[in-house]
Amino acid sequence: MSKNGKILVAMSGGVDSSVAAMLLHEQGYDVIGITMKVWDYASFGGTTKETGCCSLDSINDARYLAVQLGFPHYILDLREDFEKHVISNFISEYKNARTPNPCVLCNTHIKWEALLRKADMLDCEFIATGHYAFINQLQDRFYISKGNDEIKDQSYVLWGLTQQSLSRTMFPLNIYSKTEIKEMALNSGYDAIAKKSESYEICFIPDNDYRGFLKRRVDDFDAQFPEGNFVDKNGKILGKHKGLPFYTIGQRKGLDIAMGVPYYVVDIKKSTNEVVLGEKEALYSDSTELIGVNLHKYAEITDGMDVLVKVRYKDPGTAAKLFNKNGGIEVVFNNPVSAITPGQSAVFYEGKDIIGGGFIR
RNA sequence: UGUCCCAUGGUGUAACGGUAGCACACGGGUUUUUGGAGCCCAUAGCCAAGGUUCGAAUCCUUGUGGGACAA
Repeated sequence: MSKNGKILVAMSGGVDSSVAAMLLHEQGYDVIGITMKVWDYASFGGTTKETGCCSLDSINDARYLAVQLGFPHYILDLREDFEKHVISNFISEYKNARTPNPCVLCNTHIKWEALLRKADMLDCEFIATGHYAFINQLQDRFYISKGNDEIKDQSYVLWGLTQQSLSRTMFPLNIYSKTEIKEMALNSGYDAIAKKSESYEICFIPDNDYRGFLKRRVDDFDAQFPEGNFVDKNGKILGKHKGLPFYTIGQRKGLDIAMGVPYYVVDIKKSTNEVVLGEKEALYSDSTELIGVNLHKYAEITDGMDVLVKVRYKDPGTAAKLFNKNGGIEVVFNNPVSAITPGQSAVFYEGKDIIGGGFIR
């Protein structure tokens, strides 16, 4: 493919992806804008407020930019894929008393795999997104590195991308900071887009009430997730909980239990329908196991490898060693880490480079 | 039934007779491409009725509600 070939740009309607498309267009690429429709708010009347990436407003904003700059824009209906890969996992994880990490799956399967299928159809070799990160290549391996804007680093949610996906990806915002991108949007006259607030909450649950969402999606919710006991580590009953999906490891708020010192969710026991509570100290552990591992920079992990591991999105990371174990990876931290949560992702780095990641067992 | 002890926000507790404070919980905000954490702010109380005193959560009396001894 020539340098200035066709490229598919995923446009959410937000500043980041808008400027990404703009930059590529300026650089002479043959840009095709795509806005993915992964969810239908109207069919799940939790709220009329549409704040997520699939709202009409967002689609319109993306289209407006495409029209202004003069490149084609399509809407891609990925609701089925989204249901299959993201929603179903979201529900089953809660059923298993785990805490799902939908953004990671959405990136891997929707924003990349499904989008690349569309790219094939449109004869595009590359796709681009508005992430603040670098794609690098080391011999035959492709890997993501953190962007220059560390506070805006999104690499944590990108660990699941396959080599195939990575080899066809471009991140036009890699060298920029969020502030610079906003300025570019303003300077180009896209004030409305530049001033949009950051997205937050789970995109398919705009009212942020994910228990309400589960209630609507799970048959006989009350029977599946009955009330039960809060207990301490010795099994002493401390109070009543409202059903396992209301809790996640490390949670403090909403326990409605006054112990004189802060109490946190330390464990969630599906077998006995108990939520174990304890003090902050009880949250620390010094190792964890990962499943569904995907590797970026190296084709395999050598036992004892030194890395930095992030265990949640906003986590500065903890030095650790990796070991192959039972087809997954065991992470042994140099210092204890708080609230390691089953279902969340652990991503390991070497400097700014992603070595790989996996789901916490 | 006799003696003794206790009673303070939603919970657990402080306050020589001199402005009722703390922790936790709850609520709000901040933050964030997930959940959670963190940080900031706020609401809220002297069991009841009398009395002593310039002044009572504090001392006295009675009542009410708990608890411990006592047969």
